[in-house]
Amino acid sequence: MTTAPSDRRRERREAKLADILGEAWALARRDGLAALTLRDLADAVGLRQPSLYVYFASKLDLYDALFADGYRQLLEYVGRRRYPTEPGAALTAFVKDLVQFSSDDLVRHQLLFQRTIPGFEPSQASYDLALEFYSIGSALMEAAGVRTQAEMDVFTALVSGLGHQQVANDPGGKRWVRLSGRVVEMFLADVERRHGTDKEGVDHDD
Amino acid sequence: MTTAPSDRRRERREAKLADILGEAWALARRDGLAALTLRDLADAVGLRQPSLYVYFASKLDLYDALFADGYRQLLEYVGRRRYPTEPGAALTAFVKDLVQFSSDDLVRHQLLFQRTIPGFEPSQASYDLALEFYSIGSALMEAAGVRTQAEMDVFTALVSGLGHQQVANDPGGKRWVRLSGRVVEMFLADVERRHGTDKEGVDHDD
DNA sequence: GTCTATATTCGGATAGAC
DNA sequence: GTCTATCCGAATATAGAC
Repeated sequence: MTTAPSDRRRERREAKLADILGEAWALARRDGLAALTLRDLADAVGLRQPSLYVYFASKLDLYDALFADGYRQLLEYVGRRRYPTEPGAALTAFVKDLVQFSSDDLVRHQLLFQRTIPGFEPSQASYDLALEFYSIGSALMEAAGVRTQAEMDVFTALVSGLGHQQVANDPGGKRWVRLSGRVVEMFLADVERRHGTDKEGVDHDD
Repeated sequence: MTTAPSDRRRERREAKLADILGEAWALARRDGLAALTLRDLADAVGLRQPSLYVYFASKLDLYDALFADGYRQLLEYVGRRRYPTEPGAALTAFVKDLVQFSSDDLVRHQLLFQRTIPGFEPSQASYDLALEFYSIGSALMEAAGVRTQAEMDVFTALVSGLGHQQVANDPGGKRWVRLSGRVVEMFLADVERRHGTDKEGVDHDD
């Protein structure tokens, strides 16, 4: 197998693939994530519907590619950012970015953070991208003094809550984006207070 | 129109309707909310598929009935509870109930709190039930000293975040239910602190 | 109110030529 | 890699008898 023509082919193929994914996002935004159809998608990219099977083995496989694409966007989004060295400020900026990222695209938020498509489960390769992202968040949390699992659970709840409210009640806006700093402040003050009084993890059931 | 037989008919009809909704929830839990079909539903309640149109004008109408049913369940769930007179304790118990309610039924959580079904929009009558519920939450917040819109927005983010993480990462469990008290504590301490220093609502963009 | 029968449309997927 | 042709099944919805 020669490499030169194979490279060129691969290039074209990947360009086409990116095109398809871009149109798929656009259609999902227009009609809803679950209402996306391969026929509409083929029309949008100038192909016949069966030709899409050259790129995806099934419709769920397309969702998987979108899932991976979304996390790549997210990784690029935060990877490009230079966060402050002060850990608290870095965490605040990070949260603000995440909430903004959700606000920017409702269906992307749905696919990445909610379980909305029946039967869809990300592949291992796609899920690895999600894990890569969460490890960034963990590092920032640790740097800011977050130690226990309970603290991390509280933090993830805060972030997902801000993102959810933003997307659900002010899509495209900044109403909850703007509250991010305040919420992180509140969270870190609480962590600080609990470490100080050395009373942690004593949450009781009822 | 005589009333006696009409009442009996209505009784039977409403019993059947409740039966249908119950089976619809069960199927949604099994296959996913969006994967619910009228055929399966008819089978489950011992009817032929077209007969469902006696009870619902369309499939979206069925979703609307489920939406209303879900909020009625929620109203009954919190309405039966006697919350403590101490406002902070009441708010904590309320949040715990909400997160538990989400944990108890993933698809109900999806239908009530997420926009997952393409084309579905609750009717005014159904949405009124949602508003009725939110007014209960508002009253509890006010009693606990929550004053500004920003504070209310933070609170709703906290609650929805706890519910979302619970449903997404520990459905049926209590991992985030247990953190509810801690989070409400953290929130009220923050409100208190801000009222004390009289520095509120100065969140800045960037 | 429930049924049978059926219309209609749609959508994912496959076969096989070019 | 793209096409034509087609299959197959599924799903909502309607018509009209009982």
